Formats: sequence, C-alpha cells, structure tokens
Amino acid sequence: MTTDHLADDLLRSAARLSRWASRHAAHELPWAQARVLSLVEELGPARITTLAEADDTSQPTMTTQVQRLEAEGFVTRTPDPADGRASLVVLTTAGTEALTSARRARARTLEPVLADLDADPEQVRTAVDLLVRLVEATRTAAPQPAGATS
Amino acid sequence: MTTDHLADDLLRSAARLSRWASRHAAHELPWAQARVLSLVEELGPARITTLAEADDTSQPTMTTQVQRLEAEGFVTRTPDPADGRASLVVLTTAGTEALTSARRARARTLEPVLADLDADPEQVRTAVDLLVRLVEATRTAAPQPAGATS
DNA sequence: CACGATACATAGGTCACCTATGCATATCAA
DNA sequence: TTGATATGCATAGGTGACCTATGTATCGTG
Repeated sequence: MTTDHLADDLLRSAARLSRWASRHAAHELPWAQARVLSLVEELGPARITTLAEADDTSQPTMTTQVQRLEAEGFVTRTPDPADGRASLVVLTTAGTEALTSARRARARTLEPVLADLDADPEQVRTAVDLLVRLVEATRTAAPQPAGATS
Repeated sequence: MTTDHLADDLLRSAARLSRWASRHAAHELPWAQARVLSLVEELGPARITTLAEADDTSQPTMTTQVQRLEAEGFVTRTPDPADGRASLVVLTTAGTEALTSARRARARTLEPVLADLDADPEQVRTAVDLLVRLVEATRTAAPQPAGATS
C-alpha cells in the first residue's frame, strides 16, 4: 500500500524532473544523443547492437542516432576487425567536448533549484546514490511484462 | 565541482529511470496522457491553458492531448459558464479508473526492482521525498536560460 | 461598436521511438 | 565446398509527443 504510493511518487517525480530539465536546459545536443554519447564514453568502442541494448532501445533507433552523431562529427565508425558485419562506434574529441558541455549545461540548470531546496547536501548525495543504484538494479531485475502468468 | 557531478548524476538517473519505466510498464495509456489525467485530477475542472502551464507544455499540445483523452472517454469538456471562449476539462469515471490502473501498473513495474535493491525503506522514503520536494522547487525557481547575465 | 487581448483550434514540422524487412557476412552441417 | 541459418546493421514506413506560427471566436473596454 505504502509501497504503491512510494513507487508511484518516485516514478512521477523522476519523470517530471527529467522532463523539466529537458525543457529548461539550454542544450544544443538533443537528449537522446547525449545519452548515446554518454554510453559510448562509458563502454568504449562498441557495436550498434551493444549500444542499443545498453540504452534499452531498438537497434534501428540506435543506428539512426549513431548516424546523426557521426554526421555531426561526434563519433566515428570503424569496421570491427573481428567481424565484417559489425562496426565499432568511437567517440571523437568533438564528441567528448559536446558531452562535457551538455553535462555542464544540465548541471547548471539544476543547480539553482538544488540551492533553493536548501537541503542537507549529504542527504542529497545519499538520495542520488540510491537513485543510481536503483537504475542499476533495473538492469538486472526483469520486470513482469503485464500478464506474464507463466 | 561535486555539485556538478551530483546534479548530473541526479538528472541522468532520473531520466534513465523514467525511460526504463516507460518502456517496461504495461500500460495502454501513453505516458503523456496519464500525466494530463493526473493533472486534471489534481486541479479539478480546469482550462486547457491552465493545464498546459501546469504540465510545462504548450497550449496546442495540451489541446491535442485533451482531444485524445476526450475521444477515449476519459475526460469531457464543458463550456466554462464564466467565459464563452474557454472550456473546462473534467475527469470522467472511466478517466479516473484509467488513471488508477496506470498508476498501479507503474508501481507494479518498479516494485520488483525496489525489492531487489534491498535498501532501507526509510531511506528510500526520504530519497523520494527529497525528489518530490525538488520537483516542487522547479516550479518556483526559474532557471537561468543560458546566457542570462542580467 | 471597434479595439486589442485572450482561449482555444489548426497547420505543418521535428525528434525519438517502434516493427517489419532487406542485405551482407559468419557459422556450421553434410 | 555449399547451402541453411543466425547475426549485425541499414532502410522503410508509421506513431506519439512535442514545437512555432497562425487562425477564429469571444471578452473587456473606451
């Protein structure tokens, strides 16, 4: 009962927060692309499919995103020496810069709000850590897809 | 410095979490529509413009959303007795039910993950509260839109 | 009643998704 | 070696949720 509310509150807030941020941050780089760049940075040279899985998206979507990023010079694609079908997506210097700048923009957007909150910084840190762990947990814990009454 | 990371971590996690939830929750009702329903419930009979502002979206977008919700029987629009131009959006019984069910679905999606986290429930509650307060703070604290060096 | 302001609707475009499918390469069996 | 099948990526075509710009009533006011 309480858990129901808790989960709902959590999801609602997360959605609202990220929605608010995406609407108020002054970023040239669209969110989805920043996400992909971030992943490439995290995973190093990676295949499209790997990226798609990590981003919880479909392969065609990732293909398109990578194409755009490539067109803007943020990543390059080199053929995978181990597999002629695959290619490896690599971050360029411009990509790294774009990512850094996007991150800074986001942080800068949120900062005044955080300051306004006037909360215990340690508490904030704890809360954020919990969120991070929660996100990690979504990777492992497979959710019940609707009527999975197996 | 730490704050930069903090803000970024927070936004990244929030975005990932809500993205994950939106992709894994078994909801018939699209997210944006659930959001609007939620708002209508919260605000009571409200005008399109009011809803648009509350949802941090444009009036045309809200018009479209309300039209869809109306087509599905989740809300009705009645002319505002006080203003011939305006109409009031009201939740129907079906709308309330849809909202409840969407909420339950979301909570149910997240629950296994929360359980998997195996975290102190009180800590979770605190974190969620903080998130909620943060979202509220975004309402009042106007962010610096880029180079507002006034 | 004419005027600008206001509430909503429409038009037309973009971004981020999706599923279905095509094409090339890899892999394995006979 | 030669198919059959699996795998990695690209393309096609469609949807939802946004946006700005603009139209059309109605409201208030002089």
